[in-house]
Amino acid sequence: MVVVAQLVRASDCGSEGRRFEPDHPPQTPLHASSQLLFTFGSWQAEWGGIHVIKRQKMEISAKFEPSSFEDKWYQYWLEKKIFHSVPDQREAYTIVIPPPNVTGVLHMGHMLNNTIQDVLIRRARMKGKNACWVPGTDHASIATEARVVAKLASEGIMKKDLSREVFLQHAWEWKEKHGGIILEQLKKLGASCDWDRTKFTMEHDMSESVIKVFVDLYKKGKIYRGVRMVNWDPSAKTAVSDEEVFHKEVQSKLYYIKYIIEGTEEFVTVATTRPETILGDTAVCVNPNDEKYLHLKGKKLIVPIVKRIVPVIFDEYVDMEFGTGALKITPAHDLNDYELGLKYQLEVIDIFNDNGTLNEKAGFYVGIDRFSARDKIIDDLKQQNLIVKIEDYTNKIGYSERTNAVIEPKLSVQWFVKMKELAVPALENVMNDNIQLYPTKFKNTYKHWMENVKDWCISRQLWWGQRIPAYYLPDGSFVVAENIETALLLAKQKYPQITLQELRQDEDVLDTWFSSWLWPISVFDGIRNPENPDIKYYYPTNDLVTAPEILFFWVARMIIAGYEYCGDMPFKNVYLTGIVRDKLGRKMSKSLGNSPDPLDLINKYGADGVRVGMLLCSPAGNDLPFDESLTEQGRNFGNKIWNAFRLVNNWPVDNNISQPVHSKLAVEWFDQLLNQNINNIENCFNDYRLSDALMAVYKLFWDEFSGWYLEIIKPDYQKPIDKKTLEASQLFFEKLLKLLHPFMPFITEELWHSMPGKMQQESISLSILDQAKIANSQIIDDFEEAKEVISNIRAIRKNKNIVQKDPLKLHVNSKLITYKNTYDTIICKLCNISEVSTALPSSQNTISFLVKTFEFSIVLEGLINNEEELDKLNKELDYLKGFHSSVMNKLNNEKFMSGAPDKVKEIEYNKKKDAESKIFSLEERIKQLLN
RNA sequence: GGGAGCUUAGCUCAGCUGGUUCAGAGCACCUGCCUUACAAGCAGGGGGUCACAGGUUCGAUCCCUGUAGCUCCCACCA
Repeated sequence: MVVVAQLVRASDCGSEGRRFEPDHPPQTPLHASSQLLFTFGSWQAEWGGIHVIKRQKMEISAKFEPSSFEDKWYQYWLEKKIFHSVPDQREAYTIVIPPPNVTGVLHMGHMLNNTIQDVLIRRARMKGKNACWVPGTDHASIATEARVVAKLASEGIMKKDLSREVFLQHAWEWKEKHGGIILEQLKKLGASCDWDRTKFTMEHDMSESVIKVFVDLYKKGKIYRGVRMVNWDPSAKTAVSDEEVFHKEVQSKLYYIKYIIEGTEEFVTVATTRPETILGDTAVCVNPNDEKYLHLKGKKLIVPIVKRIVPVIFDEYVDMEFGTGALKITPAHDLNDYELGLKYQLEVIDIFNDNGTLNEKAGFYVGIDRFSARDKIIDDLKQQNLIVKIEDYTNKIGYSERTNAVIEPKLSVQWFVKMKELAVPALENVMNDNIQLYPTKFKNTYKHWMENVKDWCISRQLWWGQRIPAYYLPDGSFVVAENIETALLLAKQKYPQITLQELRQDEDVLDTWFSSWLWPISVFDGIRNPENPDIKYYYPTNDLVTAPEILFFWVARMIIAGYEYCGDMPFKNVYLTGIVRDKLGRKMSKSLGNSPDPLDLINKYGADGVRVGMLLCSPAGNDLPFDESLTEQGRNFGNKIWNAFRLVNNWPVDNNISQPVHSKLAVEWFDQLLNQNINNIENCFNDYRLSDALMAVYKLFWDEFSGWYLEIIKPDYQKPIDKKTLEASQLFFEKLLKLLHPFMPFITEELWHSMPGKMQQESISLSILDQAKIANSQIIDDFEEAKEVISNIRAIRKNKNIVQKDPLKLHVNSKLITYKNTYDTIICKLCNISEVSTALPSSQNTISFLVKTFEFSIVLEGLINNEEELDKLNKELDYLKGFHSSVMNKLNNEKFMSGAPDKVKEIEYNKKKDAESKIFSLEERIKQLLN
């Protein structure tokens, strides 16, 4: 029914007064009439020329200050061993942490990652599962070694002057001192890891597992040693994997250089960006279809500077359009050249030392750095008049992720894992969803990579890491064994007289990923001891939460290792988070200085606030545009919960008063709503939509519970509440706290302990989440009555608002459904009005009633004769008629009738019926108005 | 160069297998407000040609094609 408000009379009495505090002066000017209001209280003040008097405030607990209780509860959890897990009869729920670098400090990416893991693990714990979250750190060989080298250098100690043993001592010292900071920081966030299980990838048992796997793979023929083109980091003097190289676009030059044709004065011009590699040239290649070079068939060219005579080879690999169409071939220093070299059996001349300077094989510029050598060779070529031209050119150059040095493609002897066969089950089980990726879009990327997987270079020319268990014999051959004693036995098969001293272990260590790919297994000691109870109980783990950027070099490899060593997946679900970015969309990084310090944020907004802030904007796989205002929102939510708690637990109870009818209604209504939401939240978790789950709890608590439920049941000031309503409210609160706990562990624990009566569990972490009373499918919307009351309150508020703003405005547009005076009292309270009266005379077919506010009264009537009303009705009628005809179009359309499913047709029939009855009643009302 | 994905309100994003209860949420914004839990708050409100152009269909935010812009992954042409 349409309601029109009419200003009846103004009144300036009735208000009980406005409350002021010294630190909260009113932010808006007072109405003139307000002067009358401040007549009692305990203090007085002048504000805005108006005499203001404060009244006594109800005694309440302290302000919401997260810092006052967070540490306390974390300690409590640790003391009670709440996070500790041992195998038992319950279903296991396991997460292994993506081990952060031991050198690392907490950044926003970790915050996001670990918040998600903690939410999942805490929820599982509260669902009665035996939840185990295994923490730990990764030895990060390149990064850590670089740190230690730098630290020693600052003390004037050079790595090259140290023995391996002494260097490792320094490294361990460094690790003991600086490692593990990040784990301490995670505690501030509330991470509920089982700290008793903390692992480090270089611990004794972990290393043993790594070595065992290496030996095993070697025996299976999956590991081989070979000369390969690798990404060489001349600064760290080690090979790095493809994944550790990043490409950057740089301004460089393209040099056009003359190669004289042997025995003639003629020359071929070759374009190159790397003239220093000329010294390693062993051929020049042109496209066989390139007519301008047909005359080169059978000819030889003279490489400038070194004057080496090299053949011209013809291969379609060469792009005729690029440069001059002639390509110099340096098999030792370019991957493609290397492959051409293999194809045409060219000589391979490696002209670089490990540190990027030129070696004797270059013949010239020996000992000079590659970039200086480039300048020198250009000078020399100019002098010899061998440069045709030099062009500006933009190309991409690979840099080492760790040291930022320009990567040198270099031939070297390295250890490799054959990946092709190992990858088969890992691909299959992701494609058939045995292992689920969230979001699923990463399946494509995963598939593409696994189908084109290349052999994995696992050796690193470093000291910090697991040393490759290959032992060389004096004749250059080697044996692979788990320790030197076994190696000796193997060696004796070939040379019975050989001694331990004659064996020399490989100097290299293994790629860090070669230990982390075993992480979900080795943390439970499943490699060394596949039968131990932990691995049997906790493996496969449930969820892995990590960043998409390490999908290949970590996630995929863990899956491979899982099938190879446990015959089963390492985890069932992989939740891939986004990258945390700043407001401008830039990746958060230390160098940009755009990353807030997570600990500062925690201090400012509380861990719960930060957690909520991170989760509010982090749908799976999407980047997370982080802004501090989000944590503020999280903090505000905590404040809301805090205050709602104060309200619910500060009422005096009176066992003798009966439950008001509106409270009864509210309790029934909220109970259903809570159940609906429990179901909804469960669904969100099942789909890994954590943001949605949080948002559902957020709205449930803030809007429905605080905004409606509490306002309805709230007794008048200093009046007692009835027992029934109070108990229902406290139970609701308890259930809400449990729903909130995985997201906001600290505040919920704090309030849990302040709940009246005895909680069944000493910590909310150990309480069991409530199941919804009704299944999803059975939810019926049967709180019509409550909805009506709410809708009526809204309508009155709206009218009041409009009339307050503009007392002359008589027509407002809102609807009252039906009106029952059963709920008068609550309507008055929530609308802040003094009286609702239906005693006014009403015209036919209308409901009229008087709403008295403090300052004036308005009449809400069902219908008022006036043009505007008529106009509105006509508009509504037009819409309905249009709607009706569109429905009729469908129903009269043969194709629709034959093609559309019955369900849809039924909907359309109902729409038709509904629209027709609405049209009928509208037309009736318009008729009445016109009469 | 190859592949994947995205484009919906000022911002961040939901919209399941096409069907007016589908054009939504949170934040931000605007207006009014110290109202006895909470101004870290309350009440009310205004915002969108669902990137653009075609097509399929009875019907398109949803399916197809093309265009533009953005993001990511892979390869790396000297």
